[in-house]
Amino acid sequence: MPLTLEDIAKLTGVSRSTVSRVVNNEPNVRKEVRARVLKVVRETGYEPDAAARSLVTRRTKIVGVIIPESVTAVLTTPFFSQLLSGITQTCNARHYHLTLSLLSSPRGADDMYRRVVRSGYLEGIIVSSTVVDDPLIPRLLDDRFPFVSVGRHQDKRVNYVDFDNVGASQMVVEHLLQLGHRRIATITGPQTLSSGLDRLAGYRQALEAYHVPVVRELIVEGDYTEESGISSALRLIPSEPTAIFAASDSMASGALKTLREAGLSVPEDVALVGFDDVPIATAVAPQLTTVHQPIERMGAIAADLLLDRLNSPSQGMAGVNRIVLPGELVVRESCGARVSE
Amino acid sequence: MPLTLEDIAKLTGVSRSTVSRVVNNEPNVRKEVRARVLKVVRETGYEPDAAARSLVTRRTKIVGVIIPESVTAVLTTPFFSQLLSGITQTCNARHYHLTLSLLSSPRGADDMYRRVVRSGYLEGIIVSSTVVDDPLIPRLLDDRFPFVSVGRHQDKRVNYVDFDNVGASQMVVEHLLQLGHRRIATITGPQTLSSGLDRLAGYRQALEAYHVPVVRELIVEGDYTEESGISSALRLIPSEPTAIFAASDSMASGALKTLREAGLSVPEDVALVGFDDVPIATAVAPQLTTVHQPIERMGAIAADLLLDRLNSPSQGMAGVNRIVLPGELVVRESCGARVSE
DNA sequence: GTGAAAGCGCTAACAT
DNA sequence: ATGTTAGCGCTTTCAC
Repeated sequence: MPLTLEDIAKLTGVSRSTVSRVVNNEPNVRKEVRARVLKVVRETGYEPDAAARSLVTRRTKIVGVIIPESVTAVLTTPFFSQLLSGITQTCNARHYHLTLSLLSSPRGADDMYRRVVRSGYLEGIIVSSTVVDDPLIPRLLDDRFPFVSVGRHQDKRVNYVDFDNVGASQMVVEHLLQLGHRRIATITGPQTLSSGLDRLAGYRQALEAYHVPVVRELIVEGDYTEESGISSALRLIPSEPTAIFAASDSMASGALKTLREAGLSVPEDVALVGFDDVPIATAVAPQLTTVHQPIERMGAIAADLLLDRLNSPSQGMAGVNRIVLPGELVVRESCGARVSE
Repeated sequence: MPLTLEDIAKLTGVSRSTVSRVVNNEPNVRKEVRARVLKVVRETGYEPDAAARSLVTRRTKIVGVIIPESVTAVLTTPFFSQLLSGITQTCNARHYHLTLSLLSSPRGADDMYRRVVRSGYLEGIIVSSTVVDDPLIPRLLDDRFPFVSVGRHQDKRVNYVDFDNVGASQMVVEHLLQLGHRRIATITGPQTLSSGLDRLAGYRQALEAYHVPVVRELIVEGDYTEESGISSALRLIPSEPTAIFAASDSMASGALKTLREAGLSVPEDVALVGFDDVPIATAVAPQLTTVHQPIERMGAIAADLLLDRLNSPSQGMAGVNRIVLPGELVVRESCGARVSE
């Protein structure tokens, strides 16, 4: 049986309250007494009971990450590994615990929501990868439950962190345009996600800025997975693009495989640009030109934002925060240079 | 303020206990009363307070995953994504929550250990990726804290789930031997991890079974990362192996890149075999012969093992469980066939 | 500066 | 089948 405050109190010859004060680093304890208590605490390895403490303070020091998607699909994509890594770092540093909730079935989601949000065992959550108009967001808003979204959201009341996906995409596509490309295809992300929408919007804006017509045959929707990169590239080949902009590095990787199998070389025959959130793309094709987005940092920032809110005295009345991180163009070798001459 | 049991009791006109019985699905409640209570519970969205419940039951329905490694290194390797995915699936299915603890600094580890293990907020943990003789294991054993290890452990008291790394490696190396290869190199995993040791052991056993001498120049130690695959392959090339066995798919991927840049083709000049825990290797080289290990399943099994223990009536006296999963040889195309003639 | 007492919301005897 | 009671281990007034 673990020790209780009472045990320590008896062992030290003081009262429960005093031990509590010491353990919580509160003032109004004689130096000498504090030292004595601390000694016993250390020797016995006493640790306050989390449940008892939470019951009275109404705080658990636990935040959750909620990802409403099919479990397998999510965790295997490098994006979440990176994101989780960043979130974890912040939580560790700030002495918070992190729980992972993957809402697989929409059925289980409802069940989970209650257990997670209503039972009071989470102080706040970080939601990621919500589709546009995900019912989760309004629900959290209704419940006035503290949360931060990874990915922008329409609703004015939502705190979020996001990349400048429009800007990043525009940047990399304009790079292609500057190289002289005019038949630029794109493999988009899911058009149910804001990042998918934004990356396509950036593509469009770049073309429009250069007065290049946007044609349907050159736009294929993928779902961020490598498989979709493969199949999308396959559908694109007949249209003979001179360049392809893939909206995720996994899809770029898939597209690359397809192009190679089709006997096309990159970037000589087809220039390929994309993202390199993670090492995959560059592992497959070191010559790929990409936009870099520091996902890990975004995770850390999201967690910081959440914890700041939870621990601000004004508790939620602090106004809405929106943080948009820029991407960084990384040009490698002479991607598509040939075409520009 | 959230509702309490008492509130529901008043609203329904029964006592707290009865509501408690209904909420916990206990018997001894009249059907009619149960229905009435349930109705109010649903309408109000009442959810029992987790802290209060834990305080009395001494159970939190939370288990943790502890990974004692540098945060970044860990989460970016696909192994953990897969593992976490499996663990999550089990936890979701069995209504447990999952917390993630990455013990980054050995300093923070100590601190974390107490908060996590002694505060009673976790019922049990899954440890992964411990180095051989990690102090964490004896400590958990001492504290009689319920845990399951992912990866075998010497200590007879440890419950674990692991792959048959020796067998799998032996299998894939013997495949090379059957093809006629005699100068087979290996890029090993970290020799501080049991998987690293075992995969090298399997390599050795295969060679010995074929009476092929094990030579030092053909053995290079990597650390499972792609970068180490690159540098290791570089060091191996002067020894002119006809085949390389990489002890992880990330390293196989790195080795492949190096070989290609050195103007060597795979598998014609050098046969390359490895693992395909994750899609990376096959994405890079579809013709790679590999051993497949179902990591996700291993995670699910580890979690099941832990939860079974936590919920068994005998509570820990149930004997030690060790589960070893076989790998599966996946031969693709005619890897290295040329040599066999 | 310290102790006594109340009570957080729940479950688990024990009555009835 | 249902209500009453006594805590679980802690924080937090409030006396002193």
